[in-house]
Amino acid sequence: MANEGIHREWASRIRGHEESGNLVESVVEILDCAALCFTEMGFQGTSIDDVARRLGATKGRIYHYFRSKTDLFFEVHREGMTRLMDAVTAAIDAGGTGREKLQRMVEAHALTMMQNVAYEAVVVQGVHLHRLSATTPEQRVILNELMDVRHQFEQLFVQVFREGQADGSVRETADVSLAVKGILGAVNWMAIWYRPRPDERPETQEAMAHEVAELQIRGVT
Amino acid sequence: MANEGIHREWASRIRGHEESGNLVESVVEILDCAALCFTEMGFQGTSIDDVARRLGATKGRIYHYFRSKTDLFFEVHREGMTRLMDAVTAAIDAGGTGREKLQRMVEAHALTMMQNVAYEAVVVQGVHLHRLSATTPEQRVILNELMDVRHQFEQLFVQVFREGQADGSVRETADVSLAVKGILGAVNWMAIWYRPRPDERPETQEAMAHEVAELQIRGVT
DNA sequence: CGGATAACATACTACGCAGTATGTCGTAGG
DNA sequence: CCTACGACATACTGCGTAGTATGTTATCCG
Repeated sequence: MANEGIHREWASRIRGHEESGNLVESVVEILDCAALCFTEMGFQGTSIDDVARRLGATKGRIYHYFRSKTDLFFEVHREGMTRLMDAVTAAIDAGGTGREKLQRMVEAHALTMMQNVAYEAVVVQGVHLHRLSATTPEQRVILNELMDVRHQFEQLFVQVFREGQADGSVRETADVSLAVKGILGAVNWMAIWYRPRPDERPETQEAMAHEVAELQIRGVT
Repeated sequence: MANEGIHREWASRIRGHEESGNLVESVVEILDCAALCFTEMGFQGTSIDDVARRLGATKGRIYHYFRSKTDLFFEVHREGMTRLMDAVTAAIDAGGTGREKLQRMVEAHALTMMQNVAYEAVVVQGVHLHRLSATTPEQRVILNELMDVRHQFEQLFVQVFREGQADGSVRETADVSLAVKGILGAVNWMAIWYRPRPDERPETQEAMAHEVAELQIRGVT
């Protein structure tokens, strides 16, 4: 179960619940609803009561597990970022030329975006994390951690891009960072316009991810 | 002066001021500050007092010209959209093959984004306009109008894209709409990461815009 | 079988902020 | 010269909402 790893991660961070139980289900439910609310109405536009209402519960349940609205947002963001990271690193580990790896990375990125629109839309919002003015010193640590992961994520693409240039599979370009930002922009933008059709087939998503990746990669080869 | 046209536009919409004066300067100042605030802290994160403080004024001045915070946001959004539209349509009018036009459009789009980061960042935020729950019937009319312009903007790219496919200058692709969304995503994303260096030369911006456009166009040819 | 604790719900508070109502000052027009 | 109005500033209100404090119930452990 994918939840196992996630759970271990959480247990240490949430209200001092060090050991596991089936509290995980409850927390996951909260995170799912929060992700949906944040995606639909934005961070500031979402009230804790909104999330609670969607859960069919009250604030009490949420504040039982999360110190603040900001912490809740952080956790959703972290989860979304983790899923992205896992998908992309897996794509790297599959090996091949720089170009091949890069294309698989972009495709994995795109597919993950589509399969987790709610969480990833929150991640995209999170680019503006620094906007959060009401941050305790404690939160600021987490914030820096999150922004660091963001940066690492982008650097993964930069590294493989350079790798591809070194082995000749990727074209030389004026500014690698700019090229990568273009590619990531095209994919990240999906979180904004893409919403799954009620009856959407997995193959459709895969086809779209493949198409997006191919177009972007073609631009740099 | 570019302000002339803008002004005529406004006069009819703002607090019934039908005729001009130097009220325009004051309104432009407000819009500029509002754009900055919205860009930095988001719509919901920005208070009218924030904008006023940045102006070195008070709420009174803002509410003298704008009915509500939402209307203020709308006006900034409209201005940003207008600038984009103007730049892109000009690129179309320059003629050439579909591919040539498309590349100029993307380049113009990118350059406009960089030259008007504040306004365009608001436009990008505006993708989520539907989030605004507190909308009067009056505002909903404007909102539909804005979203309509958005759609038209995207359709411009789709049309020229097809034009390029017809004349053979653009490659056949599975889904034109998807391809366009990719390109627009790469450019729109600039509003999120790009911030002008204090001493940034215009040529630097032009070079970046050119680079981004070339990479994206190369993907579809 | 009692009491401790987890997992919530209910009730309440404090404050930020959008919007309004009213005041003030300068100026253009009669 | 006065008065009407535009261009703001000041002062105030009401509501939404984050966060807290305090129940309530079930369950597990000794």
